[in-house]
Order: sequence, then structure tokens, then C-alpha cells
Amino acid sequence: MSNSFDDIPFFDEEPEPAPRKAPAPPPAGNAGLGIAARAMAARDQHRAPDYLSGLNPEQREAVETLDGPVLVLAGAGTGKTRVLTTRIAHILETGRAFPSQILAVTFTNKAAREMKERIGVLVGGAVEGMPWLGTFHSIGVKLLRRHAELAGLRSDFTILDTDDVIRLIKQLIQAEGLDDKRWPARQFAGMIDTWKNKGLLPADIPEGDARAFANGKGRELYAAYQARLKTLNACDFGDLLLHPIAIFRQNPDILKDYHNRFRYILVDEYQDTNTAQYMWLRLLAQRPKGVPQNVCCVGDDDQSIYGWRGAEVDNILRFEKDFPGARVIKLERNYRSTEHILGAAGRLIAHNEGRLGKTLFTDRVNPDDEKVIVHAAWDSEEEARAVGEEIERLQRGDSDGKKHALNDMAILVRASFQMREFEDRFVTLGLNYRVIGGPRFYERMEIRDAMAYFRLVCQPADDLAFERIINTPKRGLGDTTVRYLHDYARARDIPMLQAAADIIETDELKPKARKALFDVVQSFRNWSQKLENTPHIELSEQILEESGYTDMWKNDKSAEAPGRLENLKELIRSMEAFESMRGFLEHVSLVMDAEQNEDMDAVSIMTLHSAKGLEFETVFLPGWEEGLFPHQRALDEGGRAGLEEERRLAYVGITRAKRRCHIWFVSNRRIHGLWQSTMPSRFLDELPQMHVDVAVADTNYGGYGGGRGGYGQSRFDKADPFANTYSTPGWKRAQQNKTDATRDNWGTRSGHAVERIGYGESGPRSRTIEGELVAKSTTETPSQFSVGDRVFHIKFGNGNIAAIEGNKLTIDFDRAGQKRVLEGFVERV
DNA sequence: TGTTGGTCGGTTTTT
DNA sequence: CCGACCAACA
Repeated sequence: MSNSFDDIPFFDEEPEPAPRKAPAPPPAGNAGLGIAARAMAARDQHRAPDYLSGLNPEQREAVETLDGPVLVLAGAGTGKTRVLTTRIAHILETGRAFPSQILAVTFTNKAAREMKERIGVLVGGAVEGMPWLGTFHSIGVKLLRRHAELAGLRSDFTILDTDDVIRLIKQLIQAEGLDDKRWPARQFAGMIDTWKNKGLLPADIPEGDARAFANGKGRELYAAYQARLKTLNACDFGDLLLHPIAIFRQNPDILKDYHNRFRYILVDEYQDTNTAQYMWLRLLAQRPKGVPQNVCCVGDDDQSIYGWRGAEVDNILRFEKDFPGARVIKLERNYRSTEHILGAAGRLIAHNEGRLGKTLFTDRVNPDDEKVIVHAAWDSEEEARAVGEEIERLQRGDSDGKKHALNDMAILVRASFQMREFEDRFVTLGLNYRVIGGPRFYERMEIRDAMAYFRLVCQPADDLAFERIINTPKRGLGDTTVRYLHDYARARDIPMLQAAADIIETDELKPKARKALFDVVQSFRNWSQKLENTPHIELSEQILEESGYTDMWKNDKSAEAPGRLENLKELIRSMEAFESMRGFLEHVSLVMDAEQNEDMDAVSIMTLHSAKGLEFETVFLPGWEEGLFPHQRALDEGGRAGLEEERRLAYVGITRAKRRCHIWFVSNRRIHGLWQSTMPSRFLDELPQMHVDVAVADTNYGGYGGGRGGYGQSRFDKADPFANTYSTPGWKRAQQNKTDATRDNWGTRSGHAVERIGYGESGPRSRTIEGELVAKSTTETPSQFSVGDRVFHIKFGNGNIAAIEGNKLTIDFDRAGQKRVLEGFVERV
């Protein structure tokens, strides 16, 4: 069957687009001093081009320093994207390079899309001429399609998603005769990912890593995985970077071609690059001595929040070493936030060591600007309720007479489980919200199934797609048949679809299975033939109809079925934007997200991680408690570095706010089903008092607790409401360790609306302070309580102990019903 | 082949 | 405590 890839143009077959306004093509060989001089002259003599006006001096320097390496340290809200896009426009307008000679790399597809749009606006018109603007991965695919054979692949290779990868690894683990329960495929997929992020091939992985998995067979398993990918004519995401790196290293002539091609290289979000990306970049950016390395990296070390998935902040920290003579430009003038927000964020991030050091400032100071407000709530339910009320207040315009749009507000959480409470609350309030992130369109089961059909039509060797849909819908081709097919194919080193075609010629299978398989094979033959001459939309619909896939969902009576059918329609609709089925598949494998509905006015709820790069008038930051934020695991696993990354996350959160930033913490949170008392986040102590207000009693204290010790005014009555809470060993140590860093905080902390419920002496909840673990001490000491004891709990009131397991008590409360709580939080009455 | 019960884990996510 | 996922069943 023909499997040509003619519809994907290779770069050197594209006609060179003429520069839009540039008078002459770039001079070959030298760095174009003549043009530079002319551009400078043009700038000095005439009015600067429109696109340069309105840039501040630093931005302008970043745009106009075209020769040699440049590092732009762009703080939050300092116009980073503007610099990047204007710089590209400037390169084009001064005729220094054709659009196809600029390599511009982003991390997300969204960023790439936005950059394209904005360059289009600046240069006036479409930017189709920028074929090398994209994510590391999409550019990687392009390179790899061009040189696939050098990586042992054909140019029509498939890109596997995580789901495929896990299934494949599982097969390999089982094939090795290993227990896939003991050695989970998911975990190994994670290990491979980590290795590939570091640019490590099977031969390169540390011996320790290799031994740590699959009875010491880690390395073999990784090698087997790579081999299997090759036979499948497939690669995973990591390979999109690693294969090009290997190709460049082994073929200096090819690398040289690209050196000649890419006159200018730009990298966005440089602080998020991992080692593999760094290696890739260095290969492309390096130049013989004397030839300027026109590489411009833009980033912010203070916003590096992806260390846990392999990003190396170090890449940005050592830029000047890597590219000698680099010009380093700091953008510190912030156009987004009020002085209070910048002041709070700046003081917080100053607690990190090992930063390049920037201080954001603004001179648009307004005495009416609200300080950052810290609120205390009793528990997460009250937190959600109070945030909901604040949102409604803003919406109505109570406080300042202005009615605020929900679109201008966001709730940024540390962990996604926090979202639920807000969603619940907003549903009851009838408040529109949208969750950003979460499960994505192309990850839905029905979409993946449909895509598997399309993949198999385009790429008959895609065994993973074959196995996914061969019995979906049910065709009576169960495990036994599939395994037989699998073994048959592996033994002869042919694709399973081919194996199926062979087998139906024999009488190996039972008549029923044979008939079913025959039908499927026929169908695929039919569809593959139509691939070249039938419009892809029509063919796709046909495939889903004829395969019985849509019928399967039509006959499904479950509640989700109609939604799934709707998604399938949406899938077909989204294909219209593409020229061919292959083009569509490529897009989807790289761009996993679908557009969000922006029309509705709604509050956004998302994690801090997905908020990077966004901005909102008002930002709510709930859950600032030790253990949650900074997250306990970040501290346990990352120590000081982990803490600093958490702090950067907090910095990212605060700097998302343009005008209003409300931070919340609660005293009680249910973690793994147990009610736990929590301490306010240390980050709160790191905020400067002069930019922060503490909201006093701004919530309705409903709930339990009745009578005695109830949550209300009384909690402020105590001479020192922190006496109990802050008597844990960890806290004491933190007090001793206090440096000048905390001196400018809120001093005595007493006006602070908090009370803890730690009655018992340092309960079972010691924490980590400054990266030092004070163990999550669950030391099993015999309980001081017995079943039947009458006890009091500050949240739930009085009750009787029904059961005791270690330090966990099950208590029948008079008013709150049965709850499980840690014994440190109750006292005998 | 679909249901059920039992176990395990429970931060962040792109491509 | 709750949900996802997997193995054992009817």
C-alpha cells in the first residue's frame, strides 16, 4: 500500500517567501553589517518604526541587540512576549533574515499560537513564512520527518501518547516474564521520561537507575522499548528531541545546513528548558569561532516551577558561561500589578537563594490601591464560602461601585483536589466558573478510540492502534484471538494488521472469529484505498459509521453516551481546519488541547502551575497552609530546592494579580479523610507588612462548635492564640532559625485572625521547617483515650469515642455525627 | 464479557 | 475517606 508522505512539505521544498518590506535579501556570509548600519541610520534619522515606539529603553535594547547572544531576564508582567514578537518583527523588517531563517521556540502550543498572531499584527499579515516557530516538540517532529531514516524510522512514523506508551511497556514487562503488578508500567514510563528529559539513552543511564527496576533489568527494558518503537515505526515525545540530537551529532553536514539556515534563534521560557532541550539548543546555536551566535533566550528564573519534571533552572543561570560575551538585559518595569502586589511578591521571592536577582517596580502608584489581603477561615468549606461571597461582592460592585466581570477573577490552587470545594460552592450559588486544565478533549476514551481508527488507516503498522480498536466495538475478537495475532506478528516481524490479513487465509481461527477479522481487514483495506482520493472529513465519518463505532455509543444507555457522541461530532468538526487526515493526526498528537469557550463570563479555577503566563484583575489564592503550600512532598523530596520552587510558585500566584490579591488559609483541612489541624504557610510570614492587610473576622462563622470554644470572637480573646500551635519542635526550631528575612514581617502576629485547635501538647503533626524534615511522626504510642470516653473537639463539639486505631479516633459526635479525627485534636471532658 | 470487590494511593503537567 | 484500577468471578 502506498504510504507516501507527500502532503507534508519539507522545508527545503518550500519556496523562499520574499521579505515583506525588506529592500534586499540578507547578505550571505557575514553578519550583515551593511544592513545593520543602514537600519541604525534609519532609526536615527527618521522616526523609529511604529513597532519600536512605546517600548521602554530596556525592552528596546532587547529588541535591537540582534548580534550575538542575548539573555533577557523578563520579570512577571514586564512585556516579555512583546519583546520577543517585536524582536522577530524587527529582524524581518530590517531585512536581516527571511521568516524561514528564524528559529523561535516556545514551550506550549498556546504560546506559539499567540506569538504567531502577534507577529502577524506587527508585520501586517500572515506569518506562514515562519515555519520554524513552534514548540520544541513540533520543531523536533519537523526535523525528524525530514531525516527519519537516520533514526531508523520512516518519515510517516507515529507519535505515541502516554497511554500508548504505558500499554506498550506493560506488554514488554509481561514479555520479560515479570510481574506487572510489582513493576508498574506507569512507573517505568515515568522513568523513561525522566531519562529522556536528561538526554539519556539506554547505554547512558546510571547503573543505579538501571538496577532499580524490574529485578535489575531496567536498562534492558529501556533498550527493548526503544527497539519496539523502531519496529512500530513510532516514537514517543522524548524521542522528538533525542532523535534530532543524535542525528545532529552523527551528521555534522546536516547540522551545518541548519546552522546556515537559522540566522536567528529565540527561546521563550528558558528557565523551563530541560537538559535534552538544552543539548538540542546548543547544537543548533553553536557557531565557529568569530561567527556571532545570534541566540536570544528569554526567561525568568523566579518563575521556574517545573523542576520536578526535569527543567533545569541552571540553564538560565549559566547562560553567560555558555554563550561568552552575552548581553544580559533585565526587564524590571512591570506593567501589570499595583505596587502592593509587586512589593509583596518581591519580598517573598527575596527569601530564595541562588537567583539572578530582579526587583520589579512600577511607577503607576495609586493611593487607592488595595494591599494584598490575608484571610483566615475555619476550614475549606468556609474558605470556599467566603471566597464565593467576595466574588459576588465584586460582581455587584459593593466595595468600589464598579461591577467586576467574573472573567477578571481567578482562583489559583496548589493542588487540584482543592478545586472541588469551590466548584460545589459555586454550583449552589449559581456562579459561573470554568476549570482550566484537567482532563483534556483528546484524552477522552471515545476520541482516542476514533483516533486509533484513523491512525491505523494512515499507518497500518500502528499495532497499538490496532490492539485498541480491534474489538471495539465488540466483534467477538477477545483476548485469545488478539494474543494469537500479536504472537504471530511478532514472530514474523510484521504488523498485526498484516498478520490478520494472513491469518484469515488460513483456518487457524474459529469460523466466527475468522469472519469478524475478515470484515475488519476488508474495511481497513477499503478505507486505506480511499485515503488518497476521498475528502478526509467524509472518510472519517464513514470510518466511524462502518466500523460500528458510533452505533456502539448510540446503543449505549449510560448517561455519558450522548456526550460521547457529541464529542465525536466535535472531533469531526475540528478536522475541517486541516487538509488531510495525516495533518490532523499530527496536530492532535502534538497539540492535546482544544479551545476553551471564552464567551461565558465565568470565574476561572485552576492550579498555580497552569496560571503561569496569565493575569487577572483579582486573584484568590486559597490553601496557604504548611503541608499543602509549601507542599509536604515538595519539602520531603526536594529539601531546600523543593521549598524554593514552592516559593516561586507562590510568587507566580501573587504576580498573576493586576489589582487585587486575596490569600487564604484555613485552620482545619480534611486530608485523606482525616481532619487535621494546619499551620499557616511560612510564606505568609515572608510577606512584608507594609503591603499586606489582614482581614479580620470577615467570614460568617457558621457550623459546629456551639457553646464552648466555638469559632467566633472568643478566639481573639486569648492572650496568645498561638501558644499551642507554635509549640511544636519544628516551629520552635524555625523561631530559632529566624534570620533578618523574617524581621520585616508582621511582628507579633497577634492581630492575626487565627486560632489553632492543637490542644494536646505537640500533637502528631510535626512538620518540616526550612527543608528539614521533622518527620510526619506517627510514632505509635498507646492511646491515652479509651472507647466510650466523653471528649470535646473544637470543630465538632462533644461526643463519645466509638473506636480507636492508633492515634485515630472514631467519635460519635452529638451534633456532627460520626467522624474520624486524630487524637491530638480532642480533649477529655 | 460485564460486574464486583479489594487494594492502593492521594501535588504540580507539557509535549 | 474516596476514587481509580485491577483481578477474580458469574
